[in-house]
Amino acid sequence: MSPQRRAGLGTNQEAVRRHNLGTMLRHVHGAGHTSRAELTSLMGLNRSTIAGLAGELESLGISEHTTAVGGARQGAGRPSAGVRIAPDGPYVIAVDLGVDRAVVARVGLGGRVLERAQAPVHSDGEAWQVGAAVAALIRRVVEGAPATAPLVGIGISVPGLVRRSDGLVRLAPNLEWHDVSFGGIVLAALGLDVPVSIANDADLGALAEHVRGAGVGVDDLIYVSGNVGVGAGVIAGGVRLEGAGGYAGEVGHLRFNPQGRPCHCGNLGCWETEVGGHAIAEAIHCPPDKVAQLDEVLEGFTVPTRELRATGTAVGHGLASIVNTFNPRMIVLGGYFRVLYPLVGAEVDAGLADRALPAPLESVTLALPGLGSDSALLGAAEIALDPLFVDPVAALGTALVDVRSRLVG
Amino acid sequence: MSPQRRAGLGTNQEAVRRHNLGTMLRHVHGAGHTSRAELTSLMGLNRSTIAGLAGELESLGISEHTTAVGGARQGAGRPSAGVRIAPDGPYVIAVDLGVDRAVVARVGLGGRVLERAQAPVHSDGEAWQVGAAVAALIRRVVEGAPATAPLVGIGISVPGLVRRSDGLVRLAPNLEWHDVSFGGIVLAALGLDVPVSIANDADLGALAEHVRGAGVGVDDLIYVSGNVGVGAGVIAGGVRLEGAGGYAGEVGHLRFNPQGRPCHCGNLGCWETEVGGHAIAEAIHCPPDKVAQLDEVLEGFTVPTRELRATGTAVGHGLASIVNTFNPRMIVLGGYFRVLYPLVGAEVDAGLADRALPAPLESVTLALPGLGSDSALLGAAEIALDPLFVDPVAALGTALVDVRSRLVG
DNA sequence: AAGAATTTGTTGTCCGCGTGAACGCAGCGG
DNA sequence: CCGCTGCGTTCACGCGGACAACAAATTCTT
Repeated sequence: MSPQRRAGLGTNQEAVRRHNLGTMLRHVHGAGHTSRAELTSLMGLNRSTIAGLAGELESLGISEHTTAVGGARQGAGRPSAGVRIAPDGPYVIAVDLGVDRAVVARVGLGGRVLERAQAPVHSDGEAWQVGAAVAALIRRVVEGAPATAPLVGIGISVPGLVRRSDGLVRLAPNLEWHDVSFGGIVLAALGLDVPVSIANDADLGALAEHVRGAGVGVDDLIYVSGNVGVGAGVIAGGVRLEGAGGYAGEVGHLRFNPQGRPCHCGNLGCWETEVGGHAIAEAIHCPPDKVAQLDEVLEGFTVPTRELRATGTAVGHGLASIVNTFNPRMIVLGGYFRVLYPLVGAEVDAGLADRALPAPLESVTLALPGLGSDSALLGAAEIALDPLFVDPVAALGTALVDVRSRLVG
Repeated sequence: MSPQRRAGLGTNQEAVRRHNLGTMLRHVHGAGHTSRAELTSLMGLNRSTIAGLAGELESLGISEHTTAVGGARQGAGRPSAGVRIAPDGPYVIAVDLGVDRAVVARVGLGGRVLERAQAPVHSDGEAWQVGAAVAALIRRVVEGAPATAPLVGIGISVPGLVRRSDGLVRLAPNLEWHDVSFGGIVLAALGLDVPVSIANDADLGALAEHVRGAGVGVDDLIYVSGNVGVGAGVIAGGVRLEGAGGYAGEVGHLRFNPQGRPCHCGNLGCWETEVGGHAIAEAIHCPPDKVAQLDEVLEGFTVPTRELRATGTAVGHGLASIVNTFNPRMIVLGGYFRVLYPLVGAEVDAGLADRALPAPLESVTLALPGLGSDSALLGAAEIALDPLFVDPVAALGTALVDVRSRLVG
């Protein structure tokens, strides 16, 4: 957004070029395929400036121009040159680490998943074992990458608290991790040195849904991930809300029912004890060992149980606190909530409407993830791609070419 | 922060100049008195560029240079020229509307309160009556302004929900206002046409404490205003968190005790029913008609009652939810909490430590307002000054000179 | 006390980058 | 077929920040 990272600095003309180049790339990335005319109107710059920027992106190997257009033209005049992501351009590795499985994908600009692999992981495994499994998946996924395509970085989604200053996983309760430097572990297992970004899964879900999911164009959005634990990712004013340490959005531990059940955090009746995976499982009489497959079990229902409807109301009541606190325009219901909401949507809506303040309530919309269960994965790709939008030239400078041979060697 | 308002736009060189001039002014405003050398290092620009910018600010009548310095020098070399806010430079009118009184001040750049006036207002009065009273205070405060000094705008702090798109006061429960266009009312009573900015008092408290109070340099800060109603203003990543409609931060209606007392919002046991002004009054057996003077009553205590200690614990428990949700580095306790915290700080701290997650807890600090009870007032000044930092030249273009004679005529 | 060292203000030049006008080009419509 | 419209291309221009050289104002050193 801003031409420099730290606020309070001045802008010099190098920064202008960086910013404009990055902004153009962000637009091309968002749309996948655009025209120079559209970029001109979007960015408010002169035709000739846009031409220069587009040419630079092209000479960097990021984009390419298209002339032949099959689509229906609109209006008279010379058709504008198309701008498209280059097929052998820069790419990233995205990792979505779940409680029971890891998904790894090679993702190009435009958010295209070029390759994908996944494997189960044991939740009682040591972090280095998980790291080795992820590294193996990465090797497999990189296999088919063009030799000339640069690897910009690796983005990792983790279900836990991640310190933003250095990416340390402070706590991942369901993996039983404390202070794990998972980025370093993966890099060591790969024998590579590329930029690694790690963040919380809900934060990344929010980011992905904001960029290319249900919340495109929505600048105040919250992604609530209802899994065994409940967390939220917040986009406020178009920017990720991170908090001082990077732990913002832990709405699962909002006080909900002081007379309720004990939570692993030590308190009584946190919201996630009433609406988390275990609570949902109980509401549908699902055996505890099948909680990991709760999605599929829930999909078997057509009519909700009475207990499930009560859970829906509790979800709505909790969302009301979120609405009052953040005043979002949209709440995306991810995780198990994605299959829960079609069943008990009426109860969730009623619970929310009952408890939220009228003013923030009137502008909020509940939505399902536009990216299905890939939100966190694509969010991981987004944070890995982010340096490209801040400074394309510098990001390509630190990128790695011919990764395949480096991995073999 | 950013050279243009809307994201996604390109930057041209006019924008660079605007941004650099605004950023320099922001620094001068923040420090009150600086040197060109310091600005050079802060903004990362060349000496000659800084000289040009400083000269432009001076020719706009905003700042002036100082050569004679009485302070202790440090290090060798030619002493740097000072940059100081001009005494007859641009100013704003700040209005802090409370439940029982209105404070109006004339505030110059640097946050200096140049003049101040206040008057009681009747909480059962109509909005236009309050507007007339405020207008009278504004006339009094403008009296002493230099004829050449331009009035940049009016900033108003309101204890209620303010829609950010147009500044409409959607709801101010303790003033019994619904959908009041208070900015328009004040302007009509004055017969002037200047930019008016209105916002919630807690939001403005947060802003002021961030810029020149207890939270200078703290980019993730929450100001909790504990009055009859409880609200919060949030600074996240150095930027105000507003939410889609501008209503973010209504933490007073977080679910706290589902078996509790009814709240005016229609729910049971909202946080503010347990820690708001009426709850505090009850805890110290203060008669309900003296709630407005609760500050002074509380200051009479040296040893807290048992009920007050319980209230302190409840404050801590509620703050824990805030800490888990926002992960701030600092929480500033405003309103009645400002006098409550010195009495029951131990209980508040313990309640917070007991309920917050370890990771976000370890980096948070509780603090009292560095600006005393003027936080909201100075925050109102800040939002009125803000256009100056975005584009000084344009803001001075819309500013009003010789306000005094215009008001008389 | 006088010169060296250091830091800053000032001046003139240079260069990068966006702008704008003029021209050529490609598709549409009559 | 030709005119219209909108876009790409080219070039001169201007603005703004960087840079180097010099002057000025202190402090430090001898």
